[in-house]
Formats: sequence, C-alpha cells, structure tokens
Amino acid sequence: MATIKDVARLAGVSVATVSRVINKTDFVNPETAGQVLKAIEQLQYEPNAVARGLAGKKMGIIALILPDILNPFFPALARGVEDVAHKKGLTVILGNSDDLGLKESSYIKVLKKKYVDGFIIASNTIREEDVEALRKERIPIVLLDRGLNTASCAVIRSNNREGAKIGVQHLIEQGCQRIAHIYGPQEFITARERLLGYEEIAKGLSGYSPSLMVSGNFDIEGGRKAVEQLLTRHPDVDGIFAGNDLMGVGALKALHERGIRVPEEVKVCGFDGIGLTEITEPELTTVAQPIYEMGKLAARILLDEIESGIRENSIIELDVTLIPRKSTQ
Amino acid sequence: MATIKDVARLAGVSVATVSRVINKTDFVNPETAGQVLKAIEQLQYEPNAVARGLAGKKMGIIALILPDILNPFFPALARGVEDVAHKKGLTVILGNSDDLGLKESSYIKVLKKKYVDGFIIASNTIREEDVEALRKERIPIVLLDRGLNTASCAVIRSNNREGAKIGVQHLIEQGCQRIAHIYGPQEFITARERLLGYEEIAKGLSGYSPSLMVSGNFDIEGGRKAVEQLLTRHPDVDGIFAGNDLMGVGALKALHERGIRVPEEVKVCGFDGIGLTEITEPELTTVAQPIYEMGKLAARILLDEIESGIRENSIIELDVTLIPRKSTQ
DNA sequence: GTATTAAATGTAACCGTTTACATGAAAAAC
DNA sequence: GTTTTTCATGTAAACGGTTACATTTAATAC
Repeated sequence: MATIKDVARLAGVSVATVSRVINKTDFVNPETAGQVLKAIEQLQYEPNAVARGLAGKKMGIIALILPDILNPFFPALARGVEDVAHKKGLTVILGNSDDLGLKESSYIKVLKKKYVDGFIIASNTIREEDVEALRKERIPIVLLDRGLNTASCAVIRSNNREGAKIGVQHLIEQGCQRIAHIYGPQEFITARERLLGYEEIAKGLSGYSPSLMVSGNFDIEGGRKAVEQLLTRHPDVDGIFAGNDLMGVGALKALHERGIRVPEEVKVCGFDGIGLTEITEPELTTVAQPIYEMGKLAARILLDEIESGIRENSIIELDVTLIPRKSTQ
Repeated sequence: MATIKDVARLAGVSVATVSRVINKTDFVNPETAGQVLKAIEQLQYEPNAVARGLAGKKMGIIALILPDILNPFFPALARGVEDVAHKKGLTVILGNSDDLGLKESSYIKVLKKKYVDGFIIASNTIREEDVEALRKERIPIVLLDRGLNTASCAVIRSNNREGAKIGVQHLIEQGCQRIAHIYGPQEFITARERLLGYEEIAKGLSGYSPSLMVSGNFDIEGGRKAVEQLLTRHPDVDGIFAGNDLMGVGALKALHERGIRVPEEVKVCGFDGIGLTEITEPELTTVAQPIYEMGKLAARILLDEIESGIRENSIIELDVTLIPRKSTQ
C-alpha cells in the first residue's frame, strides 16, 4: 500500500503538503493540490487510520458496551448506534458486560488504550468512578438508562415512570380491577421507575394490595414464576402489568399453562416493545420504547461531542408509546 | 499516561529493554527485569495499543461483518465470537452489511486501514474478489455459511441438507403425508441446500408434488404469505417444513389466523433454533444449528490463524439437532 | 526602495511502540 | 594471552501519519 511519502515524492511536494490537501487543514495552491490529487489517484493512496490514530489520539471507533447482545432489547440499540456511526465513517466496537462492573471496567481500560473516540454504555451497574475517569481524560461518553443522580455526562433513557402509568391506565380502561405488577431487579433504575409508576396509578384502585407486586428478574422464566406465585396469592387478578416484555411473555406462558385465557380472564401488558411481542399468541400489548431511535440518538450525541469537544450533560428522556394488541382487548 | 520512555527513564534502562521485558521477546537479566517491572508498577504503565498496532500492523481487533444484528439469528453468533475474542484480550468490531456487497466491501476497506487482525464474515453475497484480496495481503478471514466452491479460506457452516432431511423425516414420522416446504431466497446457499434436502426425502412420498414448494423470503411475513398461497393450492397439506424459524413463525401465524390447528391438523417444523421458537404457541419444533458454538468456533479458528500465521482452508460443517416441540407432536 | 505582511510550502519533531543492528563486557576456546 | 562466543543492553530506524515552526517568495505599505 502506498504511503503519504510515496504520494509526496510522486507529486514533488513534501508530506506536509499532502497532508494539507487530504485534510483541507490549510490553504494549498490549487495547482499544487491538483498534482497531489493526481498522485493520490494514481497510487490509489488511502491514509492509514492507525498512523492517524496515533498522531491524533482518535481511531475513528466508538465503543458500545451493553449487558448482553443476546437480550432481545439490545440488537435494535446496537443497530441504531452502528447505523449512525457508519454513516459518519466510524466503526463500532461491541462489548458484552453481562452487567458485571468488572467486565465493564476491563473493557474501558482496554479500549482507552486503543484510542476509541468515545463510549456508549448501556449499563445498570456502571460505577461513578469509571464515568469520572473518562470525563477527566476528556473522553466523550453517553450513558443509556442510568440514574439522574449522575448528570456528569449525557444520559438517554425513556420515560419509564410515565410509561408504566400509561400501561396500567390502559389496563384499567380495558376493565381491569385487580392489576398486578411483575417488577424487575430493583438495582436497575428502569425497574424502580416502572414500579413507582405502577404504584402511583394502581394505589387508587379499590382492589389494590401491595402483595400484587411480585419480583420477576426481567426474564421469561422470572415472569412465569412470578405469575405462578401471584396466582396462589391472588387467584382473582384480572390484569398484569409486566416490567418488561420478556416477563410479559413468561406471564402469557404461565397463564396458558394454567388454562387461563388471555385477554378474556386476565389481560397482560408488557414494556419495551421488542419484536417478540408480535409473535406471542395472543400478541402482547406493550409500552414501547423507541429502542432503535435511542441508539441513533446516543450515537448522534456522542459524535457531536467528539466533533465539537464540548461536553454534553443533558438527560434526555424519550417518550414511550402504548401499542395495544390482543393481550388486552 | 505514562509511556515506555518514562518507564525506561525511571528504571534506568533503554526503551528496548523495557519492550523486551513486556513482550518477553528476548532474554533480559532478571535483576534488570525486576527494575523494569517495578517502574511499570510504579507508573501504572500500560502499553499503548495504537502505537503497538502501528509498529506491528495488528490492532488486536477482529472484524465481524454480518447481514443484520436485528435478525435474531445473529446475536448468538456475535456473542460467541465476542466471548472467545474477549477471553484472548481482543475486541470485536461489528458491521451490518444488509447483505449488500457494496457495504461489505466498504467495511473491509475501512477496517483494513485500521489494521484489524482478521475478519469473520457471515454473508451470502460476499464476492470472491474480496476474499482473494484479503488472502493476498495475508489477512486472516473466516467465512460463515458460504459455498464450498471457494475453499480459499476457512468456512464454517452447518449441515443444512442433512438438517432438512432430518426435519422432513421427523414430520413423516409424526404421520404427515403431504409435506410442503417454504424455501428462502435461492441466492443463499443455505436456502438451496435445505430445499435439496427437503426434495430428497419428500420426493419419495406418495403425496409429493413440486407445487408443495413455495418461496418465503426468510422472514415472518414471507412465511405467512407462503402459507396462504400454499393453502389455496393444497388445502390438504398436513406438514410444513419451513426453511428457517422466522418463516416457521409466519406459518404458525397464518395457520392460526385461518383457524387451522397446529399440530392437530398441520404440523410445522422450522430451522435454525433461535430463541423465538420457544415462545410461539404452540412452541415450534426446529432443526437447531449450534449458533453460539459456530461463533465461538469461527473466532477460535481465526485467532489460531492470526497467531500461527498459517492459513486455514478447511470447510467445517457442524451437526444440527432436531428439537421436537409441540408444533409437531 | 526598504520594511512589513501574507501566501505557499518545507523541515523536523512528535505520537508510542517494535526490532534489526551495534556495542561492550564477560566467558569459553585455543 | 589472544581470539571467538555468548550474554545483556543500547541505538536508532522503522511504522505512517499530523502539525508547530521555519523559510522562501511575492505582494503591500510607507
């Protein structure tokens, strides 16, 4: 592969001039520039990204660290990030943290050494110190789904509490009186917020009882078990608001196993809006986050910060939308 | 951040010696090495990966290019690749090609400039020339699901034809007589092989007819439409072998809409073994590929080639396994 | 007509490693 | 007691760019 020196030689100029032409970083006599461009064309020259990276401390790579790409929530996010990055000529490094602080830190450490331009981290467990360390080194970072106590960097999330209220409200409108909630791990702010949203509305119902809230671990199996537990406590539930779609699916499964008809006897609403909700039987009503858009937005904000160098601290809360389907009609 | 020069200074040796200690690339007096190690520790020194990359033409990054991470087949693959890479201290760059040759080439071009150590490409459309170009520059590459005509690099895939035979055989064993096949785009070798496998077995059935084969585009909607078409042609089908799980899901949906009971009236079998198959109602019998394992294997082979420098040309065909579920019992 | 400024380009240091080659000291060979 | 090896380390040239600063020439000011 040709190097900048080859181009300089062929064009009869110095490497500095070639660099100037390539990067449009300084004025170059149009005639000279023409020579350089011709040489570049002739040699099929392409600047080496690593050399550039070494000189400029930026490799044109953004790091996307998320809990687990196998969790159906994250592919859409990743795709959103990648689409924006790709359009701007950047590439994306993907890391699965399994929500393990240690793994996260290790990714950050390794990737800093690779001069990634910035980080997008979807994490419920990231430590404050990690964010601070990045901030100190002026490495841009955008967080997804992280608590607002930390406004030391841009945070993108959806309006979880409002979403929960919308979901519960919908169940009420569909005629439910005894509405249960399956909540996710309370370390996760998203799970906490949704629980609060549920409580806020459900508390006002005549059939309300705190024991209508059961824990479900954010996965299918958790949702199933939660419903089994719930049914022994409250055989008379007529609505279930699941803290995410996976638990919603689990709920549907458990109900189906027990021969309880959805939506006739019990209505179920999920949260997230992942693709799965369209293939259950019945299809699952859900409070949908704009997942793909969140990924795109995160990438855009990060790229802005990378380009401008000015730190973005805002917390952006995106609206969710109810998608009514068979499971509640 | 401390550099190798700082370490050299503090330890009172040359940078070459430090480099030797770090990389164990040459003998160093244990006492000197001790000094160096102490200095490294004291300065919290970590070698800069980009400088290393520039010097060694390897960034410790592997590129994973796949059609679309949103397609539920691929997250498991990506996770397999990433897990192996991470264990060896490498990172993974993810690219979505949308099965567009142009996008693929563009990724390859960009990533070569970033000195990625190697490529894993899951593609049905990759061009021979792209592979050759990489081979020529001695950049390791592993292909997933690509035709055997090209044995100029390692290829990993599962035994699609055999899998199809197993699936159809299973339907027969469950008592089906008129078994239809929904096939994927015939540009894809996987789709062709599965079709061939189906034909091989189905041809022998008394109720066989070529019009039992309908095209379905490898997605849910395609599967649904295919079944609608199929039912007008052959209202008496009693078994459907879908070329992949997504079309299998579509088939279930179409049948459900028409009030045709699965498995009582029609049995359905999919192919791939993605997670979706466990949440349909009824759960979908499928011929499962070891997706996660394929990802791991691809990464392992690639890493071997990267380390050893010796070119791997084998075609590895992995076994598939039938997972019998409600949709065929 | 000299001083000042602007325009265009070159020189060389720097980014942080690796590594071929050179060097010097000590050990082995004769 | 030289000569040859071996061992341990240093020197400096890559790797392939960017960029601060210097330099040269032409244009403008006075």
